[in-house]
Amino acid sequence: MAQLGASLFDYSIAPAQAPAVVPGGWVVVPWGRGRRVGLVAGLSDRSEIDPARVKPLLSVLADAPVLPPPWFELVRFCGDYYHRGLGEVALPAIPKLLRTPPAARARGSAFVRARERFVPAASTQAASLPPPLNDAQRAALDALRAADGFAVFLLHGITGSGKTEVYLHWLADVLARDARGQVLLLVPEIALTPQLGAQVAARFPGHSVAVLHSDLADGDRAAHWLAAVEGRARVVIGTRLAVLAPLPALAAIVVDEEHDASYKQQEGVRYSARDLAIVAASQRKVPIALGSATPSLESWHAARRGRYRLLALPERVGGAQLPTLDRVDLRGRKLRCELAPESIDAIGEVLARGEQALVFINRRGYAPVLACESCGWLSRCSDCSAYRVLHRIAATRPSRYRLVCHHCSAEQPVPRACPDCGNVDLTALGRGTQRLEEGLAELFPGRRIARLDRDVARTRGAAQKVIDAAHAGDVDILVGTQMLAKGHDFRRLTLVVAVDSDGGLFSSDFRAPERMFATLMQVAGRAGRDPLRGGAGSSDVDDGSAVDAAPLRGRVIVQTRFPDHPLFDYLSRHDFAGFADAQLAERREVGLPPYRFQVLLRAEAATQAEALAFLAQAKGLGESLQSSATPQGLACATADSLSGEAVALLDPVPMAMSRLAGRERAQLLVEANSRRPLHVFLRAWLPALREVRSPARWQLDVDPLEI
DNA sequence: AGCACGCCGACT
DNA sequence: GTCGGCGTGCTC
Repeated sequence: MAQLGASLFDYSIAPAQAPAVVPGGWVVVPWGRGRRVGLVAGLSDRSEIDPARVKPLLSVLADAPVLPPPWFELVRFCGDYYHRGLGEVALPAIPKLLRTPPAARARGSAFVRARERFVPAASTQAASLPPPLNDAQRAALDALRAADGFAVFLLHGITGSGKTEVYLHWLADVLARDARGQVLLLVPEIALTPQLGAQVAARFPGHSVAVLHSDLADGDRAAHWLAAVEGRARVVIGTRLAVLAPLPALAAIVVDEEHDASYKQQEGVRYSARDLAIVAASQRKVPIALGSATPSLESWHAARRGRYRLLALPERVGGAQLPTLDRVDLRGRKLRCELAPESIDAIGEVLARGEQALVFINRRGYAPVLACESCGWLSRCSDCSAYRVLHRIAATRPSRYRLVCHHCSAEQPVPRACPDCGNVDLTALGRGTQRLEEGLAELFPGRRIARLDRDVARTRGAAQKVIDAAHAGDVDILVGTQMLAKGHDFRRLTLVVAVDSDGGLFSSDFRAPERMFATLMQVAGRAGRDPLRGGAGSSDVDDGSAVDAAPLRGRVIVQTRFPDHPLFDYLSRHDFAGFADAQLAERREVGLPPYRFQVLLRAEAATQAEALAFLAQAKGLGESLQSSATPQGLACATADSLSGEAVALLDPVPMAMSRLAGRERAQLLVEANSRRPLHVFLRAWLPALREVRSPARWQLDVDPLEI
């Protein structure tokens, strides 16, 4: 049996091949009219398939590594839990170059080439002595070291408390104790990996470090993946996809910034790499540490209930203080360039002292919408329920601006006149990072202003350039989106201004306050870390060492129209625990995760009517399943697990972004108080859904993050 | 990836 | 009526 598409496919094995075919091995099989690489999922002397249709496998890839059984266990879990086929999980986890059947007259094998190509991540600086740990770091490290077998630790360290140092010490210890052991370090974003790879390499000079993320060139991806899979790389750093790397000697896992939404895959099999990492640790009986200054409420809840062990780092390293936080009430204020007078004054003061300011706005582009003030025309996207954002294009001639949809990426030139009424005087409404950058240049002439957002980062190396310039002190004011919020210790940065903080306060998404709090806390955490005088040793990540002189105290200004909102009280006290506990109490009250478990059935079609009709039919099928469910009727169902109470099907509704890239979308939420009945229900429901003939396309999202 | 099948518009 | 577009499903 080899796994290829969604499910398993049977092939016959010639007697001569038989000894070479082992579970976890790689084979080439006929596939339709062509050939494909398959993985051997198991061996059997029987097949359910008509023998006439079973084809013989073509060859065995002898120099491919046999994939370890625990990896199959993880893949199987992933397929079961997210209700997808084994092949859909397993094959995308394998680099494309190694998944390509060798050509008839191939020169050498892809595996040999990948082995030769592997160059471990190299340190950019000389091997540095690990900075000494403070008491809290030491205590956390001792607890991690004492772990024996599976255990989940939640390392809750405030910004600048030196979480990274704790991980690195721990992982070094694991490697020292286990001569073959491999450690896996998951990080949220590609943008952070190159420098982290170098930093980690500097700390593990004796071990090869493999780096895995989707932005690698195919050859590098194959090379690093194979080094990890063959155990040659002892340290594996990667983004979410790295959780599915088949590491033969996995001994410990760290999930950095565990709350980060980018751990959730948003297409294909919608898995959560953080959750799968915990499953992997449990299956392999190894410890795992989740780290964050603002843990997800799911993890926080588990720690509060004692399922995870909470390790706290309550202080910044090197005696640096947390920033003070001031709220500026925007109501009735005259703003210049989105900034209140207090904010402008504060920036001026900081610059006068030769320090840096960060202006945070979570909106890229020049202006969120272009409008005609005479007829009310707005720059709507023709394919999405959203506005096209006015962008300033760096190096274009006839028009310096374009309209861009942030959802479907469609672009158009700026119309010369209003398409509806012909008015030539179109107005840019609101401000994004580009316009803020422009405005700040006028407010603070002669100051060096740098911008960092996804548009800047699109150019290879450009983001790093901005970050390096900021570190070198060549920037006075940094403007940017949440890209700036993570993991940077900017030198002499003592002021953070959050321009518009209200987006998450009254959103229809119940997770919006959690995200907003985390983002503000992370961005506020950039202030007053002062690596020269306050703390961190090596530059980028929040590690640090004790230093002599008094650190600079940072200041955060939050501009808001709702200064009395309780979220800001918690924020100004740096009280994550208080905020999290209050949010959890609310969630328990109204029956939301983590007290209730959710699955979303999403449908898309040319019209809302078609999408909603499919979901209505799906709901009907689900309800009749529940009412007819008997212990005999469904093999694995118990009477109570399919009773009407256990699983609730809500009404189909159009999605918040109801139209995307020309397709209308709707969703149906399925909920239960525990996971088991939900999944029992799904196992019965999905086969029925697959029988439905409808123009709608649909997909399931287990534990959806965005509702 | 490549082919068969099936459902709508255009045409003899 | 038929031809053929392309979108969807299947490949042991």
